[in-house]
Amino acid sequence: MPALSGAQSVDRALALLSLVGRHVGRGASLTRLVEDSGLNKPTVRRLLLALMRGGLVEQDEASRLYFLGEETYVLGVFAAQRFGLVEICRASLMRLSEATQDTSFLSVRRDTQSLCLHREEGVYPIRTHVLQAGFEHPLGIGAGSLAMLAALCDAEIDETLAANTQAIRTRYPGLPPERIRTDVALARARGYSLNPGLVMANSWAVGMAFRFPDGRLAGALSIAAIDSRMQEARQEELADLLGQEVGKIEEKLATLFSRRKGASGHSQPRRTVR
Amino acid sequence: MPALSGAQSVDRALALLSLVGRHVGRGASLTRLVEDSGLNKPTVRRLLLALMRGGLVEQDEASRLYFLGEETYVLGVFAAQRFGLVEICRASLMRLSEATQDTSFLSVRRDTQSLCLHREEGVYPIRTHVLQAGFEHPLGIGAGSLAMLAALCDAEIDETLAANTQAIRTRYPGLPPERIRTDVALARARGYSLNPGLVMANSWAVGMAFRFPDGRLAGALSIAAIDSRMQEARQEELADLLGQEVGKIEEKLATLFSRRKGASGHSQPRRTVR
DNA sequence: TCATATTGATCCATAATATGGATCATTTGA
DNA sequence: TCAAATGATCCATATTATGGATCAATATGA
Repeated sequence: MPALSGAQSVDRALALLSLVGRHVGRGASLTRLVEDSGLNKPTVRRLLLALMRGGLVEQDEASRLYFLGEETYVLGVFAAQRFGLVEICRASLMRLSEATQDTSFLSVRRDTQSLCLHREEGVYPIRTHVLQAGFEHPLGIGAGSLAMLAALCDAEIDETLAANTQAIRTRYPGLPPERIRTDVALARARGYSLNPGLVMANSWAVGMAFRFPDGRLAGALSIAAIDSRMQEARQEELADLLGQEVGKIEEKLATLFSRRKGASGHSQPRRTVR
Repeated sequence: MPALSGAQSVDRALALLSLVGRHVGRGASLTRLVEDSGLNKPTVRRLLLALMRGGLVEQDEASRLYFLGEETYVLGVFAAQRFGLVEICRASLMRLSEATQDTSFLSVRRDTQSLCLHREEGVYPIRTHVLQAGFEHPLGIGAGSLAMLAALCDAEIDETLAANTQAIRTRYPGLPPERIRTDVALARARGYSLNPGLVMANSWAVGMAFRFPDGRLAGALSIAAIDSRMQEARQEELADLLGQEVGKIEEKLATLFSRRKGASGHSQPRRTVR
């Protein structure tokens, strides 16, 4: 699809790196990576060896599972000087989970997908584990994910849904793209997104997106709970809390970006399509 | 030395990634990367394009400089679950709370604020709950927070206090910026920071900052106790313990960040024949 | 202002490099 | 104990990455 650009093996290796990253905690087996990547065993192994030489991936001696390596952390610390979303949002998520007793999440957009970066547990004993750090869903599937989709312009929504149509129809047959469009409109009208147990029965959630000072979508916060704790009155209440935290985060981002004197380059939208 | 393993381009790409990582903030020019890597221009550019497709590197539209990308940050967030500051410092905090019976903390700087990442309880029954994981205070408010402020250069201290003046005067009227400046000077002279119950009466604490190998502030450890357990002799004692743990942590960080494979040491037999 | 140097970007024939079918090794579990 | 599953590796092949040469754009300076 994209012009073959003379770095096939690098593209493949980086794809593998992302795959390993998705299996945070659990670790990824060779077979699993072979399946998920669509490559064959020798190739996957060879590329993993390269990633291991670079320190980006490590293999557990005993289980033979692959994990992200130290170098990935080190590079991440450097990159955090430019993209510190989790740190910036951590306090907000903690306040949300503290105030609501339910679990809250930070998600970011990754192309056509929503990627959960952080999960902050609440103390309420019945918790949904539908979403965890590292999990990826098509944009529109899930509360935070839907909030981000609704925050895009109409053209981008079309593109995104078109790109995901196949995956959505097979993986989430109860949630066709048409339904997602309705939900987007609802979310825009309400000011927050709602997932009324569509991904997993009884697991409801509300979400709200936030933006960089230049208007680009930055991410979304969401709060999940069982349906009995998500009646309309409480939805409004949670949305209100989300709104407060979104405000704080956008303020932080504003000061962060204003301090940045041109050079560091983040002033450029990251190729916002076309 | 390492058998040629059929992934030359991946090795080279990862070496480039590390090189880009070394130029945090400043950004790396193509020419610079060509020089540092020993590769030639088309190859470097081609590999950088692959890294950019993967989101690990971004190029500033205007300056044409290369920076670490968002995906690097995202992967780093995941890797931090295994190698993050909390993990690195956990053992130190446990030793501190074990040795002192009091509660110890890890805080990090977030812009103009101090954010508590972890709280390790001691067994002593009278405990202060003024600080908990997720709590945020302006830099200078609290022991760990003050230690971090004191670890900044004078210009940054001015900026930080200026940014927080409003918040400090309203939220902590008993602790005006002038007082904080005095405390900073004291902390620098003593080598550790002291909060003599300024945030909450009878809740005293001592703190000490630690740095990444490149000199950047990484965070601070602190120990809190009721005033009766924080007389001058014990302050010194606790500061001594803090110093030991800070040393250990900085050592860990040094080995972590120095073990940068690939990069410059990538002196493979340059081209087999020719 | 124009000439020259510097840096960034790209082309494309060539040869070195990555590929993957086949095979071996090891672990799991029935 | 043996079969099945998973991990690891070999190596001939052709596909892919390479880099000398060239073009484009911007910086330097005469």
